[in-house]
Amino acid sequence: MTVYAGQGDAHRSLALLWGHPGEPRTGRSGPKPGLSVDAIVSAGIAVADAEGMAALSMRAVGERLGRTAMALYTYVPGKAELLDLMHDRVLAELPAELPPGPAQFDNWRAAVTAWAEELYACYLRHPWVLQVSQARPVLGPAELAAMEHLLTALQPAGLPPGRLRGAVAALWQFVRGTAATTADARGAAAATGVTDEEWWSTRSARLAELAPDFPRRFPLLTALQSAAGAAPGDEDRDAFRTGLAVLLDGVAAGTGA
Amino acid sequence: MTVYAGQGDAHRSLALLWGHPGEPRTGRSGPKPGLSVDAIVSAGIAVADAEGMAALSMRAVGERLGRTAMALYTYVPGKAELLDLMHDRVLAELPAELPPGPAQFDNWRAAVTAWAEELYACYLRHPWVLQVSQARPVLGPAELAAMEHLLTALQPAGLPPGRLRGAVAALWQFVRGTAATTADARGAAAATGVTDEEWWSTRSARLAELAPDFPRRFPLLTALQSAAGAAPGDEDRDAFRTGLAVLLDGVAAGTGA
DNA sequence: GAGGATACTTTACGCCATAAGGAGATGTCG
DNA sequence: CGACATCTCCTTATGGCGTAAAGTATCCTC
Repeated sequence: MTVYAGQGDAHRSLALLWGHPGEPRTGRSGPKPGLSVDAIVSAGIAVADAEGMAALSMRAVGERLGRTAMALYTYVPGKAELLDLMHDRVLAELPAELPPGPAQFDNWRAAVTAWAEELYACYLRHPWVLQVSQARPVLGPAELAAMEHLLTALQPAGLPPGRLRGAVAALWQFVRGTAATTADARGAAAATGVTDEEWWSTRSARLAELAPDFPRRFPLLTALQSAAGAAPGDEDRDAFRTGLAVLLDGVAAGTGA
Repeated sequence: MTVYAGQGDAHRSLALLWGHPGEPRTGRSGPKPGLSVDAIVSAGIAVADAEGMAALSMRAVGERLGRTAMALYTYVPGKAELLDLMHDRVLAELPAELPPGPAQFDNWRAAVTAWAEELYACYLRHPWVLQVSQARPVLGPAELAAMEHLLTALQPAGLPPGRLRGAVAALWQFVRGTAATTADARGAAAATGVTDEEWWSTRSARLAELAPDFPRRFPLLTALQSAAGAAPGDEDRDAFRTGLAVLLDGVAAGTGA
């Protein structure tokens, strides 16, 4: 299943995302709300975590709360906005502060690595987030906080603004992309009751069968693949670490250090 | 709108993606096929290019070909597989060869930059591709060819396998991610009849309104934003170029050069 | 010419998001 | 207290979706 995230009105999402939580509620008549935006977002995340993105419907979320689908529309303008809120809530799991200790100065590499690992782990805890089209930055408080966090970590590197901007984009996209790859393999493996590695090897076996001239057409790819086969273990994590190292070397190259 | 790409059976996609085009078709009875997988894929791309991912339905594709939705199922197992085929077809637009000339050796930076620019441009020509969940590598011939192309470009850099793998992932994800950001801004701008820059500024104005303490909460983000405001022009393209430069510096750091 | 395979259609099912309107609860104001 | 406005939540309905099932017309092989 592929999810095309809605072009839902960004303005309404923004207001909800940044909505001051304790709206005064003075002089309001009518029955007391039995739900809340927070509760709905939590229910949505629970559904998506448990059943996957394909199973996330307004009905399912409402049902989990003992309501009908339509009841949700009292709190949330539509599904697209709910997705935005879920996304930002997930990112709110990231630690607010850098790891303590005096290590930050001069040790920005460690700080950025910690940030990246946290984000990577967060994505893997909620793989459905990776299926929400990234073609629509949500700009929720948690997302911005994560960016600020990254900027703080990068601060000691002393990059000029242009490079800093590029580095942030590259780092974020890299984490998201590698997490997506890992999540996919895990998901496919889980769905078919097969280990990660078996799944990859099945896949390449099938490829070899369908394209017998594979090694001739893609010699470098073939070489890279077999080189990787030599080093077993948690391949995804390795790709993540070495890719990150490349990125950080690039950042370092800009510091003049 | 966000699209959650289907978990459609990858095996069937693979067979279609690599299917030898001119299946012999000897000794087959029944009426001659009036369509072909290729025609259907083309129609799907035409629909998605013109009307966007949200408008891509089996009915719409069939209609464009003068058929019903169900007619497509003779050629393609389902919508998820059609999406896979469309994805790979789009990547087939990428140039097959590196730019000619003897510049490749020693000038891998230029070659990789050219590769990245091509991929970036391709994504922007078909922004709906970015809405197809990347959480499912298609492994079609065009995608693999693009990877092989990148590996060829990187070859002169002489990276060890681990680093090479990381660099490829980082580069690919970076291009995709930045293209997504650009496409989003363009799409939102086009949908509301507003220029790119107006849209961004509207967005940040609204943010400032909703979160008056923004500069205090996100000082570095604020600083970065205003630093960027100083340099007008094609901001997205700048972010792309400088981010790519950071990445390439990282690659260079691994060459020992 | 008969029979079987194939391309394509019609119809139908069960989903989906959500618009519209109604029921009952709760508050304010006379 | 009673009238009324307001708010939550429900039922119902609309128009989409992907696609299963079954029917029809076409063409090839025998």
